[in-house]
Amino acid sequence: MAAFISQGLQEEGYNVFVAYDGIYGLELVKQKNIDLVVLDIILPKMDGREVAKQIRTLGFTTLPIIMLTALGTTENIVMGLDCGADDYLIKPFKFKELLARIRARTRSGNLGENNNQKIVLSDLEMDVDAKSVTRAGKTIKLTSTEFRLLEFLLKNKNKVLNRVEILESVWDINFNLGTNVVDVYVNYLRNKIDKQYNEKLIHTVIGMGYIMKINN
Amino acid sequence: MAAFISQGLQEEGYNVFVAYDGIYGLELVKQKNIDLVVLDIILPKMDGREVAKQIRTLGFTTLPIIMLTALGTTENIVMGLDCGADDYLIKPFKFKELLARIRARTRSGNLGENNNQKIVLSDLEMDVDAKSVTRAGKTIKLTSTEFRLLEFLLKNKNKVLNRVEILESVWDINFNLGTNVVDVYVNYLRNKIDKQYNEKLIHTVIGMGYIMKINN
DNA sequence: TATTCTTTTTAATGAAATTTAAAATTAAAT
DNA sequence: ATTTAATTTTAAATTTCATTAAAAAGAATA
Repeated sequence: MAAFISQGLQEEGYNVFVAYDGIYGLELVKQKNIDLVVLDIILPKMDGREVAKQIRTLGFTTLPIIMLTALGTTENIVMGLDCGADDYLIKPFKFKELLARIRARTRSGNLGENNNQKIVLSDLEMDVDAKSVTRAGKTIKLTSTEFRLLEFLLKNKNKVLNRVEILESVWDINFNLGTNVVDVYVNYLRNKIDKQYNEKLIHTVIGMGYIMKINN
Repeated sequence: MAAFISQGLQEEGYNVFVAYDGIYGLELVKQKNIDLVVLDIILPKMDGREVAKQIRTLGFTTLPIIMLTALGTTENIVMGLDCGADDYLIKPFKFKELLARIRARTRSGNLGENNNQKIVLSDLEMDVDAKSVTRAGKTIKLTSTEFRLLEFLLKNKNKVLNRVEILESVWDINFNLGTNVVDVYVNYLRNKIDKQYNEKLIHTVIGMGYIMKINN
């Protein structure tokens, strides 16, 4: 069952962690940055209702919890909801319904704190809040200047930026054209971001500047 | 049906407004200060799904909507939820279940509920009300400045905070950059929180600031 | 009030990391 | 072939951090 749901959700683009018992599930909630919990009632080690209660007492008051169960009686539904679940789904259920309920729970507006801004270009991802960058899932360590440059390039992806624009935005220099820092730093970025991948994302437009885009 | 629900809810102590068609229901949402909507799909003048959509586009993004319907097929449930409903109840239903679902929807969003707020990051727990901090179950004694700093860092976990932001929030200083109190206090926190544990939670991002997160 | 203890701030140090300018190399355009 | 533009490499200069110690400020106690 868990494998089935996990695979289905991953195919929809969700990032899924699976716990096969209640204790470990609770641990995942603490460890990872979870947006929503799908919780079966009957679990080894710790009952799903107890897990829900614990999640709430830990302070995750707005984390959506959808309970899954075979027990479809009104008493069970009422008890499950009163343990802190936000929603209740009775087995057997259609996967499409689970998806719809997940969408309903994670709709913007419901989602509280965790709206961290991400910029994406192909398999390159930048988290502006965490100041972190990954390519193909692997984290890339950048210095602050490298990060600011990449941020500026990504925020203007599909647009050619000349050296003066870049100098003004990233270095706060409005005159001195006798420097080649931009070139040097584009080189640093290429080494870290493009070198080991076939698909290049940073492109030179000779006589004009640089552009980040997916090549055709 | 509406009369039955209305009476039942009133007996539970809820303040109820009843609308016998969609247009008037929408009007009530705009006029009154509604905490939750129980919405039948089949309605005169305006369909329940349309009402839900309108409520959302009017800007009531978090107002809970529970849909009632006789159409229990998956397609209908999915459509109802995607119209903006938070929950879906199939007729005939037990009144107790409706009550439980209403409680689930109005639980944490309810005003005034001042239960102790906890912030958790891995095995580090902060009780903001009790002003207490534990790591791996062991209590950690913090001075007030240390606590305020940790609180700010934890409330912004997974986000890099630069020294100016920290100074402004924790020390109420908006200019003086000639101080290194932040560094010194981060060092104090590290000694108390991270030093004796393998998993470090406070991280330096050189040239950018500090971040609290679980390292991957 | 004086004394002691705790907390907070400032300052100084050395180590580590980052940034920069300049030169050397390579590639592109005329 | 020559000029111009772009890239890479190097090493020195600079910045940023962590840590420590000591001074200053604040609380608690006698």
